[in-house]
Amino acid sequence: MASNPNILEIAKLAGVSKSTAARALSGHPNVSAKSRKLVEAAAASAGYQRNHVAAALRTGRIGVFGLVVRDIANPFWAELARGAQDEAEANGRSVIVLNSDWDAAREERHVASLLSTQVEGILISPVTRCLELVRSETPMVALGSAGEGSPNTSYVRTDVDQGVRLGLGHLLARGHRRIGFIVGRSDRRAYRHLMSAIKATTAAYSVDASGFMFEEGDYFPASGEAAASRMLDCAGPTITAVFAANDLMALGAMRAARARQLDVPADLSIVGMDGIEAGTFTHPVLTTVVKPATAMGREAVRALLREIREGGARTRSTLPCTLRTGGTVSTIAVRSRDVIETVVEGEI
Amino acid sequence: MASNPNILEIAKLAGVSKSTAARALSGHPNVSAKSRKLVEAAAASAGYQRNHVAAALRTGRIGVFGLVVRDIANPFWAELARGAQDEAEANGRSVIVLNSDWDAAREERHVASLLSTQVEGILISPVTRCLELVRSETPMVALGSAGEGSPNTSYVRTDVDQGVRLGLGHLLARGHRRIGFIVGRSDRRAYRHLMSAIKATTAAYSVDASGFMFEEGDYFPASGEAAASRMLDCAGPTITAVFAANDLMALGAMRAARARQLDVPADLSIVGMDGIEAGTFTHPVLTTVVKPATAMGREAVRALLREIREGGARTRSTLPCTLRTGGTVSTIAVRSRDVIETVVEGEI
DNA sequence: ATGAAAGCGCTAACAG
DNA sequence: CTGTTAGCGCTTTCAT
Repeated sequence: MASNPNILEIAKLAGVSKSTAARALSGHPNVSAKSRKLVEAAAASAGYQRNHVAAALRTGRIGVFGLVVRDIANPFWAELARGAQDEAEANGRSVIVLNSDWDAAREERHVASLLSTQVEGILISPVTRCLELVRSETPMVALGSAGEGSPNTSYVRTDVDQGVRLGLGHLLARGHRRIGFIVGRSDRRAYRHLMSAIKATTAAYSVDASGFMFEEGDYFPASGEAAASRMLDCAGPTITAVFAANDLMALGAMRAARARQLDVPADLSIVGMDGIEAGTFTHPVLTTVVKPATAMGREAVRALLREIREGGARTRSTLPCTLRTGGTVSTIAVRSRDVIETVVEGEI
Repeated sequence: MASNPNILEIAKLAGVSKSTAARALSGHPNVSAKSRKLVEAAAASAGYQRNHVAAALRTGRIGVFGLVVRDIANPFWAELARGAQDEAEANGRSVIVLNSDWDAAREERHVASLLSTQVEGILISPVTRCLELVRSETPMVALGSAGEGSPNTSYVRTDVDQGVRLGLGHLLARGHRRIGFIVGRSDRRAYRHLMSAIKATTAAYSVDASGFMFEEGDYFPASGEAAASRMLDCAGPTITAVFAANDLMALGAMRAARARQLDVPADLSIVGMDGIEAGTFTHPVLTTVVKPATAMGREAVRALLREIREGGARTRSTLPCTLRTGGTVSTIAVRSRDVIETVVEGEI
């Protein structure tokens, strides 16, 4: 077998012109059944493979999306990437994944590189407000709350308010009042979202927030362990529960508890967010607010396709979370009458 | 800002010819300092972005590798992908990840699609012996033992013999003789490798293998749980330890033990393989044979680059495993004198 | 329905 | 060191 035959050779083999061959191969209607048969046979026998690069140069459509995430090794993002890839594949596209590692410069380089690779669209979970940077015509969908700033950007995010209502509500309904929150870096939009959601849920439960503690983490397990340790070791009445902004930090917090011989959930309750599989292997299983990672990835690609198809149509989806009830939350004795027992858990 | 300017416009803007502009932009030596300045200024002011697709069509080098794995959501492969991406990025390449989901047809489609996308090289953890399929000139590196069949294929694998010596040796050295093995599907090469490694270690320890049980799994947690359940529930003297071919199945086995109120490790010891992070969140921490996932990804990309650079140089690397000692293995009473205590654990 | 011909934007000979 | 020129393989008018 010779090196890759091109469309001209196929055309010759089939005894038609290059254009007819091209039309036949790309399923164009204006081709006689006979020519089509001929071309298909020739292509098959010669092992023809269309050169997508050449086609892309001509059409400007390369069939590749770029996905820029903080870290593909984080199971949540791996899962999301999975969803994006599946949806892309179903639409004849593929996905290039790039890690920014929380580094704004790296992220910018990635975006630039994707743009010059002529990707058809970009999915990005931005570290910075680099969204302005992407004022090229390339369609873009932000993952998470970062897209909200620029009014002209599509995004797919989860409903943080609703998620916190599920997770924090679960704790409040079980009588927890001294709660340690492990949140993200305070300079990020996600942080503000979380804080306002916490405030909202607290208000909905008419609960006094004076027993709340807050610690920052970086979404990695070690930071969750450190944050939980700081709260458990500090003077004064200790916390009865931890609510972490993601599962990896929640799992870190479980480690901190164990290191102090604290029983989970008897001595310390823990609730995470994300719903990664790792949380199902612990004992007890981590109670967590599950974000629909796969669906987010799929939906983001769909938004991209829509934007490509309909020339600039913006999509803004907010997906609901669910609560996975594991065994890391205990009900503690109700000490005062201000606990509202009527607030239903598991609400949407 | 107008739509993407091309190199000709930059050349005009800089007052030089297209080729001089191209040379300046690609860092070619034969350009006067003055022209280079001019071109760079023009490019910057016009916001020029090189069209990689056009360049790729001309040079045949697209700067993209394809990585075909079973499931990117499996932490081991996500980690490996991470390593591959990092190394690719360091060499000005990016990588497209495709999931085969253990489906040979899907895998073949992916490979075909990658080839027609003109990727520079393919990393693949093959489901089938589809390696023959890739008899194109496209450089290819197999991940794992699958590459061994075709003598003309590069591969990067872990040293299974050494890994099993570490993991199984750890159990044998602690007196375990009734061991349940959870292995992969028996029609795959990895299975045969594992079995022969088990035989070798057993021989090295001069141990009687009559207490061994074998169950097949599919590398997902549920199958590990099911396999362990079958072994724990079967009549006769029960197993004291489980050795699983990957961590996800080992974690499934931990669940099976817990469901039966068995204490790990007092009632059942467990050893896994892979070294995924999820195993560090359990209590006790999973003892496991750590495969160097990130290094494998990096090394695979390096092999690809070498093959590209040196035109067909084949690379065959075998990377060593290490043992992560968690708390899932107990020492059981030595019942006979045939336990060789002198075999050192943690050997390389 | 088909063929001829014109590029997509870039690189790489080849001359100067 | 610089400019001219010829394509890479494909899609897509525009005639026929």
